[in-house]
Amino acid sequence: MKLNIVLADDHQMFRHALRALLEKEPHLNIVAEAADGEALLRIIGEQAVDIVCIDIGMPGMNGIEATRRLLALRPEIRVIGLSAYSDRQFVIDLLNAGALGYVTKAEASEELLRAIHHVQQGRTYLCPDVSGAVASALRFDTDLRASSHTLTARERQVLQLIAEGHTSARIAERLHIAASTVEVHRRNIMRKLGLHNVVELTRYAIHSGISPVVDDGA
Amino acid sequence: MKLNIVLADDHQMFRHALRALLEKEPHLNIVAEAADGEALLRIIGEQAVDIVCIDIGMPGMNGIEATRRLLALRPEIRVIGLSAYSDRQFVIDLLNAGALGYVTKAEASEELLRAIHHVQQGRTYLCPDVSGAVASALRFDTDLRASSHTLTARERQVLQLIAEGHTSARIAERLHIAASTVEVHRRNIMRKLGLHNVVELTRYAIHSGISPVVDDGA
DNA sequence: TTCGGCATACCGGTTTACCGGTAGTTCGCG
DNA sequence: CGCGAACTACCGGTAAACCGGTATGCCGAA
Repeated sequence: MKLNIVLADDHQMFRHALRALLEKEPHLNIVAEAADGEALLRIIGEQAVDIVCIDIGMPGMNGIEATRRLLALRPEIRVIGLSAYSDRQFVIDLLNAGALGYVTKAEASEELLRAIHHVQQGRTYLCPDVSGAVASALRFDTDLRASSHTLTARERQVLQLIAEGHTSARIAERLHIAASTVEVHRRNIMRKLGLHNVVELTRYAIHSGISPVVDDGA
Repeated sequence: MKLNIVLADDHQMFRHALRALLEKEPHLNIVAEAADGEALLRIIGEQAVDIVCIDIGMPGMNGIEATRRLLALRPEIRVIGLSAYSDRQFVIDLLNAGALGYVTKAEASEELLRAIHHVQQGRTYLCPDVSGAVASALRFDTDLRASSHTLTARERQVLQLIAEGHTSARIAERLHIAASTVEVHRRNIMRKLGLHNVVELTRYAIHSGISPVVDDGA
């Protein structure tokens, strides 16, 4: 029986290339690709999916948020996070969202195949450099889950859009809420994190992995 | 006769995937991969290479600098820039460095094949979204080749302070100049780079290395 | 020497961010 | 049930950013 896999990444070229690579494995079946979180949620609502490989650094709904919503709809799906970065907080957040695997793009593609093999059996898999980072962090912080910020899902969503350079008005349109509400969210975020302007919010979002370092378009 | 191609990207997974994809083309021969500029220069000194696909956003020696040095050693090699973003300045700089092609990762992989086909014949190829960005820039700036988008030393200094979260007033104090002058600098920076708010300035400063993202030991 | 680039500085105006409140709804939990 | 958390929404006000323009002195290149 073949494994049905969905690839989610904002770079079409990376998706195509990864598809070409995974299709060399006879037991894998790439059933769909998604360029963003919204497309991904549509896809998993339409067809049978076993494993989702999802990029963390996607514009709009990011990979962590998408994972959260995806698993709320289909808890049986195994999620593997793909990322360019190995930030500690980043990994923790994704695992808390319910993902089973985490592999950085700097690793060899064999690591992804290994992750697929592990999560298929319900086991967790972290690629070497990530598991090392998490392990070293555990030595200093006994309870990573409860520590750090505690932004709500909505707040993370707003923060990401702020860090992408959108004004409150545009964010409000995007989320179908009032601009005043967006400003309340921003103020709550700033209060929780002890930050005082959008530059600091942007830096926090980038460093924490909520927003990728670079985004496309001009 | 097969085309000898080298792939340069800091993400091993992307290189492997791209190799799998390009190897489906019978006339292409992937002879080597490089994770950074130094490795790339070593490779082209050791074997026959026709085309190099190089990522712009590599740590250490970036793609533009690597292209410059590569073509100084082997001017006959055709270089195609691969990038996650379509920033105008990067396109201009890369073309000035001597590259013939520029394709963003957000584009389909067919765009890369098209670029390979074009540069093989010595022709320039820019993928649609990039050529659009360059064309729109041409309307406002008659001479892009002269790299008029280069920031002055003072502008870089101001940009760094902006990206650290300081207001114009504070920056003015720090530099012992008037706040109005700081604002002129900021506007000139934004005009040169095609950016429109401090969030975009912050992101630019971070990914261009003007302002570092402090990594807490990960 | 004329020209352009750079840094300096100010004017006026619009938009957005930032800060302080208040307050309604929903939803889950003890 | 009552309570708190989260999300929603508005009010008023100040500060800062953003967008035009104009202008001066300096310096190096054509």
